[in-house]
Amino acid sequence: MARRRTTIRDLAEHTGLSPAAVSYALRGLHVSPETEQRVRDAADELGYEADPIARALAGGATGVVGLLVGSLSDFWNQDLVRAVQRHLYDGALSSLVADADGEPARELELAQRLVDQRVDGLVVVPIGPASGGWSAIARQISTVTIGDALPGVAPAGEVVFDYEHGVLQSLQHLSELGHRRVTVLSWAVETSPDREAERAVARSAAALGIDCSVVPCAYSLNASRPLAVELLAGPDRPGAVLCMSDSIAYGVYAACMELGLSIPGDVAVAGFGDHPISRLLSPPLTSTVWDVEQVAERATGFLVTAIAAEGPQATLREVIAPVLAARASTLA
Amino acid sequence: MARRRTTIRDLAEHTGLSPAAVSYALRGLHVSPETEQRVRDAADELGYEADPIARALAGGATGVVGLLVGSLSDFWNQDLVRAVQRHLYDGALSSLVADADGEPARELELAQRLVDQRVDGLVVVPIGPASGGWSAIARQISTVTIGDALPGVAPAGEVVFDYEHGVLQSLQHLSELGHRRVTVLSWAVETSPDREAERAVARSAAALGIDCSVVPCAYSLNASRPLAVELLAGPDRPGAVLCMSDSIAYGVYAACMELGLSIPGDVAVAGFGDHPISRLLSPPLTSTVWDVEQVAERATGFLVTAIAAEGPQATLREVIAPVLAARASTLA
DNA sequence: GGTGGGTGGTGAACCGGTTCAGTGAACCGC
DNA sequence: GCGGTTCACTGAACCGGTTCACCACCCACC
Repeated sequence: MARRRTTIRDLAEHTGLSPAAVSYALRGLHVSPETEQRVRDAADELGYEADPIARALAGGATGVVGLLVGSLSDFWNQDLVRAVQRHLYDGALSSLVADADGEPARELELAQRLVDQRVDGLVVVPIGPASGGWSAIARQISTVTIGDALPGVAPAGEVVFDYEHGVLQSLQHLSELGHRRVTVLSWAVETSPDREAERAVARSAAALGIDCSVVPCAYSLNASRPLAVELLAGPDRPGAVLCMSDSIAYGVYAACMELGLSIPGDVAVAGFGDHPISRLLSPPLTSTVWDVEQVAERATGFLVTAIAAEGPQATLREVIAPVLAARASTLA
Repeated sequence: MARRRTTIRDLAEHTGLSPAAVSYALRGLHVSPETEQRVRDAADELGYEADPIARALAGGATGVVGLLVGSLSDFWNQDLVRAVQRHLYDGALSSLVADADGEPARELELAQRLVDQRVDGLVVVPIGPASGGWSAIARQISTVTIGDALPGVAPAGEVVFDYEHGVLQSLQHLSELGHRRVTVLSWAVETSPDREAERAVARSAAALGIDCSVVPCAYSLNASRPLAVELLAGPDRPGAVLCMSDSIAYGVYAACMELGLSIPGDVAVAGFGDHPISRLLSPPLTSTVWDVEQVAERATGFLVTAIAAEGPQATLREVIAPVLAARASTLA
């Protein structure tokens, strides 16, 4: 089984150079072209592969970034993981994935654990700006947030969803269709009363003069389904449900199937994120497009430049504009 | 920014012990209870956290396992990643995720890269048994495969899908409904002619006396959709399409929407995996249940025991029995 | 012919843990 | 009172790289 790795000292012996020279040669530093070639040849011959662990211990960087997702049960997030993954691969980085599984408390714990594992950077898709610990994390390590901006934290980069306009657009759409009572399903509001999305809901509802109540819900089909059953089977069913993620909307679809309600006849449904599945449902789901590829590309771009930069820099920022895709789940 | 970590030598100085004693104490080895307590107190006081990098370099184990997925665009695989993730977390392991993105060549390259990164073990959801390099990998490191068994490879564990019965069941179901011409969408057959699933198709078709052709297709909605359009718009449309993954079936749904074909009226569709989305579509998709949680639990269980075991052991093996969930996408 | 400035390379320390051989003291039985 | 264990702990080497201080050498220049 796996005999001892060939080390840099083996190469040194083989080439008659010092370990230091070999180390430099392998990275093309400070050495003559002939020496470099000699070392490379020896490396091929002996099947040498640098040990990233040792390199990390000595040098500092691990080449690994942490990818922390608030809820990996959410389809949009799953897709994002795939996309970020691919971009990191192109940047020769690996990713340590962690799933907070909808629990804000676990989120910070996992972040700390990733930091302890010496990742070079962190991509966070937070549940919400609940906990204060983030600023400490962001100070220790290059961090890029996606979705919600974490107030009071100055991360290396943020890819922010423009909830202000996104929610307004959706509610306006529903309002124009005659809906006066809308229920919004969003993260557990009690843990993050300041969440941008929910403030946006309140403002938009006021502006449009509609009656909007926010019900907390985890971002997954399994979580939203029973909640939606309860909500829609109750005495005063809302005319429309706006879900802060498509995954939540899927649970609402399941609930409607179970209750025998028709969409949009009995209840109109809209989501956020526009997952590929959404246009496949019947009726196709009205949603707001947050393009996964674009988000992933920006986020990894920010992270890579932040890691390359020496000291702390100004926060790199991109606001993702909302584009409403109106489909039959709201249209009559 | 991040001042120097407190090291084991800081603790040694603080407690008046040797670094070695501190190292033992932190792991509860060879030391008196009082000493152990003294060290723990000092660790709390100074905020000591062991550096996993250094520990890995010296000791061997990294506490990280590689999770290599043939196609992270596949919904079932995405869900599996989430589930495996969670079980690994419970086992205090972290996971480095890698996505071969449907390319068999990349798969082995990524596996090797994970091995080079010194993961303690590997969970592989392979594209197919195409390449021969796997036995070398499995010899180097504890490996658990999911789905397809890799012929000629003796991994530490395998969680195998019983394609023989699964495919037979599905085809029998279609046959009983009167279908005589079935197209099967499966992995690129040319790269893996020996794949168990495809051999099963041939045998089952022969046994049932139906006409079955296998068309290669990557496991994703985006890949299957154009393929299905081509297939279904052609002159001799098959009466039924059996997809080796639900993701593929979703692409077929999209194609049917595009072409204005009705399911199952114009074409019957069945999938594999039974992703939660499948019962939400209309018509709900007939599929064969491979329970993600069960698979994840077994696979991680196998891996953990394999890592804990000293030498190579006999292959741990679990066969996942197929359960057909017949729904309206095939039923009239 | 001495001074000066690059090159190309070396030796040793270092990163932060683990581990192994060894040491001194306490304890045991006889 | 003495050989033999056991126990708690130490010192030093080690894992496999990187990096820093230093040196030898060659060439140029005045």
